[in-house]
Amino acid sequence: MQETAQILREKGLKVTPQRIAVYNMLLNTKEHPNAETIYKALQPTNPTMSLATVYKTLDYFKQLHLVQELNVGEPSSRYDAIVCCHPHTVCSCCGKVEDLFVEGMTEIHKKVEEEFHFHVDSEQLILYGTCARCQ
Amino acid sequence: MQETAQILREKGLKVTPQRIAVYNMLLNTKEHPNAETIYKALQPTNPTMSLATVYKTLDYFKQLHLVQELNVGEPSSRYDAIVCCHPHTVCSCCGKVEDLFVEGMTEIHKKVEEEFHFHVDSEQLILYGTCARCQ
DNA sequence: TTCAATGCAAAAGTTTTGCACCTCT
DNA sequence: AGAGGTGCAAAACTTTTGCATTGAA
Repeated sequence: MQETAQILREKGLKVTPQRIAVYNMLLNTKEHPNAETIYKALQPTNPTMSLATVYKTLDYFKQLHLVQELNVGEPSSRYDAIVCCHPHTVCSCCGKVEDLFVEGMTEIHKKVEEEFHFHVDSEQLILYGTCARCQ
Repeated sequence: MQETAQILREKGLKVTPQRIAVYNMLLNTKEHPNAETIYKALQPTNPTMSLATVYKTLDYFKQLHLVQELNVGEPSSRYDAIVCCHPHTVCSCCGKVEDLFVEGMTEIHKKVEEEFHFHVDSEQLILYGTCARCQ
């Protein structure tokens, strides 16, 4: 993708096929994959890519706020190309991790800043339960 | 502690010195320690205790809701003996993880249940930022 | 041409497992 | 006595690192 290369360049990153592949994969999925899953998904089209490169790439992306790391209690981290602050649901039945867009968090931030004098930079809200499909 | 033994027994667990030690340690700290930290803290008083036992014990406790596992993005999990749903703050300056008791989460749960038909069982909210002391 | 990125293999770190022995009940 | 817990060492997993080679600018 032309656009992806552009975005990487703007972030000051050298444009490589591996980085384009990882970023595009994350843009085109809602699965919140982990490093291993990304690696396996790209294997067919990028047979030379190594898992170490996936990790290094995700690390760069994370620092440049191109992706968000997600920790839902599994042994490995998941990654999300939607970087704005938003909650996630984790279905304990099917295991799916989904994005959620609800209001009301800024009020909690404000409360925490005022009552506890804790300055909030970012937030991670994970809701565990059962999704509509599994109920 | 007499009470601790009682609690373990009520949960159907065999009472052993190791289990009492781990549970008491967690009850008496606000540090949200990880397995390694618990192990080292108990070393002086329980020199024979192994790290594997700490892990196994925490696993039992977690399943019986005696403790809560906490994942703030570090390589290892932290543990909290306060098992009711409550948010945590993580200071990016001093690294401290602290408990937080704010209202307003139940409204968000309700919203999620009504709008997205996701049945919420539990929730984990982590606020990253700077604590009052570090500002 | 130059500097950074890649890929491989090895290492590091956390957590789990298998099994002989011990200890609670 | 018997079921279950402990401790040790080894294994399993995820993630990181070092380094020679490759590739983007």
